[in-house]
Parts: sequence; C-alpha cells; structure tokens
Amino acid sequence: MFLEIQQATREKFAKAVQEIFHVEVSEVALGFPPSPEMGEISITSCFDLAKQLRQPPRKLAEQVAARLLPIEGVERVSLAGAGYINLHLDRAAVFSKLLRTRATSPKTPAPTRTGRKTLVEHTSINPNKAAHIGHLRNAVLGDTLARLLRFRGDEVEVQNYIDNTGVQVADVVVGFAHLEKKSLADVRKLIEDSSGPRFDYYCWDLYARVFQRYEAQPESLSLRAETLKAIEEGHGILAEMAEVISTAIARQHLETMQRLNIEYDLLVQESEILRLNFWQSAFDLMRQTGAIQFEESGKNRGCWVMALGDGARADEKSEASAENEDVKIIVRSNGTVTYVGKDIAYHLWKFALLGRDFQYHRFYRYPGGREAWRTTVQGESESPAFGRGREAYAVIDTRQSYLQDVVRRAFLALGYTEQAQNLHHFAYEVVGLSPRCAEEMGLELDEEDRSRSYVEVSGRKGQGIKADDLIQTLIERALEEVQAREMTSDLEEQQSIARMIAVSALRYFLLKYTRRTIIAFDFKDALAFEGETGPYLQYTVVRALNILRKRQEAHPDSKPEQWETMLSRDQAAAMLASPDLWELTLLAAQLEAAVEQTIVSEEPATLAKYAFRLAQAFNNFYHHHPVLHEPDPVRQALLLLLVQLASNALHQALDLLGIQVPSRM
RNA sequence: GCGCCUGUAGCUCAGUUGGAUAGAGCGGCAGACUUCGAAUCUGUAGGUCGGGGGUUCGAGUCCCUCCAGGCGCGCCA
Repeated sequence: MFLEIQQATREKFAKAVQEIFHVEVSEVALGFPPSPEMGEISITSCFDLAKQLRQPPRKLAEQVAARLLPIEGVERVSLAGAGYINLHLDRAAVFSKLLRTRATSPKTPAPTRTGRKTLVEHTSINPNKAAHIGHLRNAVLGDTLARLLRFRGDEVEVQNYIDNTGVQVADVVVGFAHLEKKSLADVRKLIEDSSGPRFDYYCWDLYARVFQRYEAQPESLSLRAETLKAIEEGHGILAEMAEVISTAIARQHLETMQRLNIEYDLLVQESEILRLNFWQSAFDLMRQTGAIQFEESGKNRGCWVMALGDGARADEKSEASAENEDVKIIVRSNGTVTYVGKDIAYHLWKFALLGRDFQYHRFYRYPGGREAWRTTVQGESESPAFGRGREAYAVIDTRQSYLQDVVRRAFLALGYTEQAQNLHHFAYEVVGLSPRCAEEMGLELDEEDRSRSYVEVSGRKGQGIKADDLIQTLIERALEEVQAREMTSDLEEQQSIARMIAVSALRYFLLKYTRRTIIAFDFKDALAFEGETGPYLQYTVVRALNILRKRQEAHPDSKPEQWETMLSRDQAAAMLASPDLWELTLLAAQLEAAVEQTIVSEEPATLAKYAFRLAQAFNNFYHHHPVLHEPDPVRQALLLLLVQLASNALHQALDLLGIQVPSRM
C-alpha cells in the first residue's frame, strides 16, 4: 500500500516538473519527515532541481506542490523547511485499502513476472565435514534472499554448489584410506550405522587429524596429490570413496539446513562440470573472443591468462605498466584449469551462455513436497528446466570478492555486458568467535587474541562450532523456557514450540547484522530470547492472535467483515488521528516497501529491523489499548481490525525471514 | 607494495544511498503484573559519529589526508 503511494508520488512529481519546467527527473528522492505530524512521505528533489534551475528550492517546491495532487491515499501536501514537500496520507483511506489488500493469512504469492527467472546460489559447503556457524550465516542469508525475491514475484531457483572433486574431499579420503586404512565397505558401514557417531562429525575430527599428519610428515602431502588426481579422473577405489563420502555429507548438510526451514532446488556438482567438459566450451568462447591469451614468455609462460587491467587500450599503456600488467591465470601450463576457470564455466551456464547442459536426477525430498535435484551425466528424462536465469545471485563470503570480480570481468571480456550487470556477488563477512566463547570452547588464546573483538576459527584444526550442536543447544534452552511457563503439559507440543523458538532465535541473530559486519559469535547473544530477538517477534504475533482467538471464543458469530461495516470513514479518521494507532497502521502498510528496500539494497538486515520496529509498535499498542475490554463497540471494531492488520504484516515479515509462529508461547 | 572493507553511547550494532532534533537492543538506575499471559511495557542517564582538512543550502553518509584494525592480491580450492 505504502509502496504504491511512493511510486505514484514519484510519477506525479516527475510529471509536474516536466510540465512546469520542461526538465526530466530521473530519480525522485523520497524520505521520511521527522514525525508523522509533518507528513509520512517527504520529497527532497527540489534541492537538486534548485541547482539545475538556479532558483530557490522553496519557490520550486511551492509550484510543484500545487500540481501534485490528486494521488490516491494522499490527503494534502505541505511545505517545510527550505524546500521539502511533505505528503500527508489519508489515514482512513490507507486503513481501509489495507484491509482489502492484506489477505487474512500470510502467503507467498505465486510468481507474476514471467520471463524473469532469478537464480540464488547459496550454502555451497565443501562436502567433507559437518557444517559450522559460518555456513549457517551463508544459508540463512541466501534463503531469506530467495524468499524476498519470490515475494516480489520472481521465479526463483535455489542452487547449492557442491565441490565434490576438490582438495578438501581428497583430504578426508586420505584420512580414511591412509590414516585409518579403511576400505570402501568400512566407510559405507560408518555412514549407515546409526548407532555410531554422526558421519559428518566423524569427518570433522578426521579432517583435523589429516592436517596434523601433513604438518608432522610433509612428505605425506603426496598422498593428497595422488588422491586428488584420482578423484578428478573419476575412476578407481579412491574416486568411489570420494563419491560415497561427499554424497553422504551433502545429504547431511541438507538435513541440517532443513532444520532451519531451508530448502534447495538443485545441487550443482563440480564432478559434472568436469565430466561434461563444461570448461571446454568456456575455453573455446574465451579464446575466440580474445578474453584470454596464451603467454609465450615471462613468468606465466605456457599459461592462458586473463588481463585484469582497467580496460585501457594496449597502445596507451607504458611499457612498464604492460610489464607489470595484472593478469589471472585461467589455464595452467600443464593444461589444467584453475578454480576460477571452472567458476566462469558454471556462471556462463547459469545464464545459458555456455551451449552445454547438465542431466539431472532426484536427490532429496522435502516433507512439503519440494524435491532437490542433483546434476549427473545420465539423468532422468522429465527433469525441470534448470538454469537459464535472467539474474543470478551468488552468496559467497567477502574474502572471495577478488575471484568473483574475475568472473564478472570474464563476462565483460566476452561481451556479455547485460549479464555481467545481472550477476550479483552477495558478499557477507565471516563469523568468528568472541574471545570468551573461544576459551569456553577450549581454544588457547594469547594476550593479543583476548584483546580482539573476535577470533577466527580453523576447520583444519577442528575448531569452530558445529551447526547442529548449536541448534541442539538452542532447542534445549528454549525447552527450559517453555516448560518454565507451563503453557502445556504435552511434551511433544513443548518440543515443537521449542524448535520453532530455537530456529527463530538463530535465524534472527544471523540476519540482524548487516552483511559487512563480522559477527563475533557468543552463546550469550545467540541464546538470548529477549530484546531484539526472533522469539520477541514470535511472541508479538502470538499475543495478537490470542486477542483475535479470545474474541472469537467470546463472540462466535462475530466476523472480521462485520467489524469494518461498523466503522464509518469519519470515525476511522478520528481514531487514527491518535499517534500510536496511526504509527502501527503505517508500519503495517510499509511491508512491501520494506521488502523492496531490502532487495534493492541487498541487505536482509533491513527487513529484520522493519519486523522488529513493527513488533515494538504493536507491543506498545498492546500495553496501552486493552482491546477486549474496550467498552465502545465502534472503537473496539477498529482496534480489532488493527490487531489483524498488524499481526498479518508481522506474520508475513517473519515468513520472509524464515521464522514460524507457534500456536502459543 | 597494490586493492577492498571497517571505525557511531559502557558493550553489540542500526542509520532508508547527501536531508529536518544521530537511534535501537543489552547492561545501569527508577517504575508497571488479581490484566488480551511480564519472552512485555514506561521513564531516565549515557555521543568531539577515530583525528584533521575540503566539497555545499545541508555531511555519520561524498572527496583528500593521517591514525587504528580486518581481509584479499597462488600455475591452492
């Protein structure tokens, strides 16, 4: 609702300026006045126009403001300061429009923008050991992004890249085959034996032991090289072992993420990128267009390299700068392709620019009915049409910004300018441990470490917090809280509520920080259920729904549709003049605007903050207005409708954050 | 050496892309439960937005410089 008014305002402003001054306005800058009494939307573009037209901004604002209305939902305009135009909304109109547009129960609408398919790649964990908190941040960010795009109307496909032929898998194979002298059958048994330790946890420790061996006996690194070669070539017992291990662990990662309400459409495996010769097509393209060059001499002799210069023509460069030209090796002198080369091929495939395609088979089935598919060489005949995106987001931590930029530059060098613009590196910072937390986990810190705001974890040393351990701890803590409140004696229901609360606490914790903020993980913060947390948001919706439920119980024949008919426009307007009632209405109306803002800024924390502000406004309202005890039936009707609007908006926002609402808490 | 990021209240962080009086949570202090269940709410204290210079009607936000910290720059993935 609010978003529509903003859009209409932009259009009317641009039109008015065009008619009066014959000037095109490309971007109309909107903001928010300091308080609702001064209006709900402000236009600041007159300051920019003033420069262009050499006239005082206030004078321009007067002329434009006179021509702005009518705008649906806007009652009047006012001028403020040196040249602000403020719009005052028609509160009763906004309220009643909102009642018609906001469905009674939150649902994600079906895709409406046909031909606009958006790919979201996230999670992409090496399939060689259990997932940790850093992986959770990636997955939660990516999943939330996918939900937001879907809400906007995009057709969204979620991909999870599985590097099943890489060095990290090879290291675990080295562990099983050489350190533990295990056979393939032994490994299979370890995977299938549910009475033993979890397989991904077992590999977590084994991986650390392999690195101890590498350090103690550097000559053992040759085992890694041999194993990696065997896996890449795809035959022999070591390759088979790698396949069995990576498949088992990929499946466990899907289970872990499922606990956090995260699902995937497709697992793209590096093995298929190799077996189906994706690189050959990418290589041909890049060679033909001159995006890569063969180095005849110098330190990179025998390699195919890509120039990373700023695009300046060769004849403009001095000899010295040509000498030190920044290049990235794409194909090594031994003919093998580097990591980034494979990534370029994968990304070309995402946009259907490669001229090759995968085959697929079903891999994992979710309770809701969705299926995750996996790439293969010989697949099932009736698989969905994967890939072929118009836009693609890749959720990858910020340390890989350089390599993601190489991929983007490769697109530009190939002439795919539009696709390069539609390629989004959704970069986020890592998750470390707070020094206190690190010491609790048994890490030894020196004085310097203790003074840092966070400590980096090392998978090679087996350090870090495993995702499922954290989830389990959260569920236990939540269960204590649930039981302390004695809301139900049914243990199964208690556990179900505790799970929802735990997931909510975790997801909100990972989403409330902006992407560029390094999260220093600490149990105290992550286990918090009060203040700016997921459980606070859930509790707010539960409170709202309790009011509606109790009302229903006391008046079984009273329907929400009747509430609206009890209320005249003037009565609604009079009551919405009250600042707290209006603030809540306004926030509820801003859901779509908050989503749009979140997508444009690529910052999920924006939506998290919006949800929190909405919850705060509702709790404030809750405290000041005892809805069920309201004696005036007309006033009560408005309050009830407001409870419904606010809880729907908040429920919807929580849905986008991947947070469920329990029936009680 | 080159490139990117960060520095805002005691702590952890927001700050709507240059707008009006810099906000929130936690922690501190003082209050509100026989209530639509307090996982809540109200009030209060707390700021040289790292330092300096600049751009302009206007700077936490843009530019320059310095200081402090982080990350990246491999024929690893």
